[in-house]
Formats: sequence, C-alpha cells, structure tokens
Amino acid sequence: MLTKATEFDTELKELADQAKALSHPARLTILRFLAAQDTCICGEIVEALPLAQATVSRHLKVLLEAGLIDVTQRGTSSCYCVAPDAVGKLHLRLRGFFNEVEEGGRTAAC
Amino acid sequence: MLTKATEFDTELKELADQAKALSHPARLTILRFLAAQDTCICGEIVEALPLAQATVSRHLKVLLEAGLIDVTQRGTSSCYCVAPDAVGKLHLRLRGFFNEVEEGGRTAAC
DNA sequence: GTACTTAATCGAATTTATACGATACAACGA
DNA sequence: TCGTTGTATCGTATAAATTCGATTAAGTAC
Repeated sequence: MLTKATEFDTELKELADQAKALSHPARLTILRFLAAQDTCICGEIVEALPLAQATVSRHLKVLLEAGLIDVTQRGTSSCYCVAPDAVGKLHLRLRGFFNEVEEGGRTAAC
Repeated sequence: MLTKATEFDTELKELADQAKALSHPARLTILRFLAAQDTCICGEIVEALPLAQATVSRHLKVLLEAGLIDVTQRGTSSCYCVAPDAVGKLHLRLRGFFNEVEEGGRTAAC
C-alpha cells in the first residue's frame, strides 16, 4: 500500500542512538580499555589515547550519556568503569536486530 | 607505563565505521525493511520512510559504501537487498567486541 | 593559606552529517 | 520521437560532531 511513514520506530531510534555511541574509535578503545583494566582512572585513559585531555573527556561524556559506562570520584580523580547491565542490554538489542536482518536476508529476491 | 598512542587500532577504526552506518534510524529501518520484503525497489523504500527521495538515496549510498547492502538495476528501477555476508561479518565482529567488553566488565574494580 | 594535580567545561575552529528542492539522466511506453 | 517514470546527483542550508587550547573548579600536600 506504500503509505508514507511520518516518523521512525522508537525502538530503532534508540538503537541508532546507542550505535552512534559506538561509532567512534576513541569510544570503542575506551570501552575495551576499561574492560581490560582493573583500575580505570581518567588520566590513564587519556594516556592511552592519541587525543587531548579535553577531547577524551568529551568522549567519556558521550559514553556516560549513553549509559555504557559509570563514574565515581576518588579525590580529584575520576574512576570510570563499564556499566555491565547497559552493555549487556545493548548487546542483546543488537543481536535481536541482526537476527531479524539475517533471517530475512536469506530469502531476499535480488 | 602510560605511553601515549599515536593512532587508533585498525580493527576498532573499521568497527567504528560500520557502527556509524548503523547510527541512523533511517538506515536501520532500511535494513529491516529489506530483510522483511521479497522485493526491494528503491521507490518502495522511499515510500516507507518519512524522508525525501534524495535523502533516502543518500542513506542507501551510505549502506552501500559500508557494504551492508547490494544493488542491481532492473530497467529504470534500482533493486536493493541486504548483503548477507557483510551483515553476518559485522554481527560477528560486534559479538567479538561485546564479549571482550563484557568479560572484563565483570572484574572491574569500581 | 599557597602551590600542585586532576579533570570538567568553555570558546572557537573545523569537519562531517543530514536534509531537501532542483536538476540530470537513463529506460520505458505511447 | 516525446513525454513519463524512477533514481542518482548537485547545490545549498543547517545542524551535529570532533578537536584542542585555555580556563575553571575541586581536592591534596606543603
């Protein structure tokens, strides 16, 4: 019937937003780094990345806003870590999306 | 030892690029739509999205460049479909990344 | 208190993404 | 051949993302 949609599906909008949080190598590097470290002090993250401190801080903020990491203060230091629940949830969501796409893909007509 | 990296890991750069292809609801909608349809004519995609034809065409180009869809010409029509291999590979890659992050997350110190 | 360290934020520059109307272009039908 | 249809691309406007130096603010050490 080809009716024009007036907006996007909410679920897909949310998934797109979280995918955006993963769409920069700095942020992927941060997530992997935090997962590999016992400690997770901001300064160490800055040292591990080829970016200025201000820029790293901004990437950390993006990850925080996406809920994928948490932060706690230790004196003047900020201690970041992976938020396992949110990461697990995103993983699940992505798996669901991919399963949907891969299922259909097998029967595509072109 | 806190050595400053001079650039990002190539694997993570590529993953970030593909995540970027997934970071817009229009593109997720297109992928899901193509997976659900037998036919996959451009015009039908345009009708399914709340966007102008030119904009949809651009999103399709992004997905093509990411390798996630293929296109074949049928007369004046363009017939798009999911590229199952590339999608499967991305799915695998993402699973690998998430497993890495979730593994470490369980032992995080903060 | 003063000096130092750590990290967030501001300000500003640059780049990239998103969007759409208009146009071009190729295939098709009359 | 001529108009129509389906898509890609161009031009352009706007918004968002990325980056970094400079500054601020808050804790620590003396």
